Amino acid sequence: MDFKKEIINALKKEINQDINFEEYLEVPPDHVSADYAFPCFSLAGIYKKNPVEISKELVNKIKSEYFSVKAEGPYLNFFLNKKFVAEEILKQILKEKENYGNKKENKKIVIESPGPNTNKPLHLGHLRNMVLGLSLSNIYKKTGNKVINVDIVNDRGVHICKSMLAYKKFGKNKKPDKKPDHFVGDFYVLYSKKLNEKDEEINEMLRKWESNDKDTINLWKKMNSWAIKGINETYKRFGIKINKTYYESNYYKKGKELVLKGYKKEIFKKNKDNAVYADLKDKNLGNKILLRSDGTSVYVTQDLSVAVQRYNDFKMDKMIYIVANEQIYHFKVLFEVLKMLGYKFVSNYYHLPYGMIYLPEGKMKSREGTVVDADSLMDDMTELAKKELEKRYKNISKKELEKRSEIIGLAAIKYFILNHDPLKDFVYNPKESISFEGNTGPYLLYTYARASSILRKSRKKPVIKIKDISDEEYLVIKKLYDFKETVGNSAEKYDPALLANYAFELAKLFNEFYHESKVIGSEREQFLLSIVLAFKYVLKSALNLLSMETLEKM
RNA sequence: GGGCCUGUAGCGCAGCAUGGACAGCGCAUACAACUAAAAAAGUUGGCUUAACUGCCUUCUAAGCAGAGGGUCCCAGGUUCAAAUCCUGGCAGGCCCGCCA
Repeated sequence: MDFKKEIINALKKEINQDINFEEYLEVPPDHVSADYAFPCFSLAGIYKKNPVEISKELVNKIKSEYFSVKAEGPYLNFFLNKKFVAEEILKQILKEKENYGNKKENKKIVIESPGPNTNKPLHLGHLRNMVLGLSLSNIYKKTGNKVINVDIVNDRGVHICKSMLAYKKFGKNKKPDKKPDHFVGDFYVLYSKKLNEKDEEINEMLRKWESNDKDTINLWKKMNSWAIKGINETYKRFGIKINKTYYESNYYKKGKELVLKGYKKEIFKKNKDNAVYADLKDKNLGNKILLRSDGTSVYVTQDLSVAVQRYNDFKMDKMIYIVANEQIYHFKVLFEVLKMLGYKFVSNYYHLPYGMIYLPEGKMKSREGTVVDADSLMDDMTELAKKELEKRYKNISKKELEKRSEIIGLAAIKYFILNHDPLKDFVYNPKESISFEGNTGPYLLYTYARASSILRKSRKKPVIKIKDISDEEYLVIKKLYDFKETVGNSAEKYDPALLANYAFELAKLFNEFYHESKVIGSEREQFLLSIVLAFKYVLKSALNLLSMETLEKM
């Protein structure tokens, strides 16, 4: 049932003017209790009358069984029939359950995330990347699309050689005695501490790697396998599943052929040193080198071939790269060059940039070891959740304690990150993120558990029969109705923060309701149970879209 | 020098796409002594895991209600109406590599 449409039809009947009612009909601010409002300013010009007068005249003409109308200043305020609306919404949710809010867009969407380096463990920035990737994947599945998760592993280059060189010098052929990606990462830190950046040895090593020197390749394979093993453990814990992984080492040479082909067709040019470049000056992107004067490929070159390969692999309708905002320029160049080469699919390629996460002391630098790595952050948060749980519940099994603290800890991190607009930088304040009060993941889980508890303890069945309905009850139900729209908006804007916000507002309304009316033992118990149940379905859907798990008991 | 992004209460954020009625939310918020003309701010102290005020015999108080706190960065412009759109500034971040 589309309530807005009912109102618009009624308006159209009375106002015989060419006006876009969909555009003007609005949801009034909180202090106005109406469900919808129509400002009469736009009519003032047409009728040459004061909008207050117009509203007064119209109010008596518009009638419907679904709503009542009031003229308040220059506004026509519409009050939906609460019982009717509540019944319609609850009916639909209890029927569709966790499918409420689903859509059928039927597109194929490929998402690239998080793109690790094989010289160090995942850090806070990757966490942001991962949680955005997870959440968007869930959102696009909810809107009825086929989602394919791909990953790009940065497994070659100078930075990889650094950890290799440090291992060669100081590693004594040791095997990992800790989580293997951390083991590798320690050598990366060791390199910048003990070895000179200008060290000729590092270039020598890269040359050896490129010329397939047996020892170098073996060391590379060994250390990469350690790093990847450790990174996969983190993925598993965080809930990341990858459908196809691309390794840069497999593509950095293939890009070269693409560029040379483009050069032959005179799409690209050569400078005096024989380096091939794309002239992007008219796009305000300057001249971009695609092949070095010695003929080797650069970063963007390998991405060109990966981009083409992806399209050949999946023929997707949309490709989303989740990569930090410092690479905005890189992706502009990448897409322009692909366009120059005549690949039409680039029009469906999209770079979702996300902002930096800072520590209170400043930017994270893995070279200096001043990072919050993903694993220790997860450990810290779950440990904290555990302490909170132990404070509250004395007789809880160890297994249950572990399970709950893991879910709560991860929810705290995920929500903390997702609640920020992806584009904005923010400071990760460990002290604040551990707080379990206010606008946090644990607050949402707690609210969910409260709802579950009511349903568990009640002996009655939810039935939608409405005698009376209070404001608190009505507001919860109306908010449930907004879920569909919010899912659509966050999909359209690539922004899970909208859903995070929605979930919090919904939970807040529910807690107000919870406080106001006691469900169990109420005369209206069955009706109130139907609100609780519908709330539970929707909040669970919302939290799952944010990649958070829920708990029946907190 | 050029490009992109950000600027909303003490702190952290939402709203900006699609301009509308009083700009929402979370965190924070005690007292005494001292420094101080005052304000702001700071220092010290005790209690102790606790700090604005109220609410646990009631479905989990990880909660709810209430209070104070705002030049929506600045200046112009468009409009009946601007936090929202446009122009120009100011401040901060990122990028503009034959690194990845």
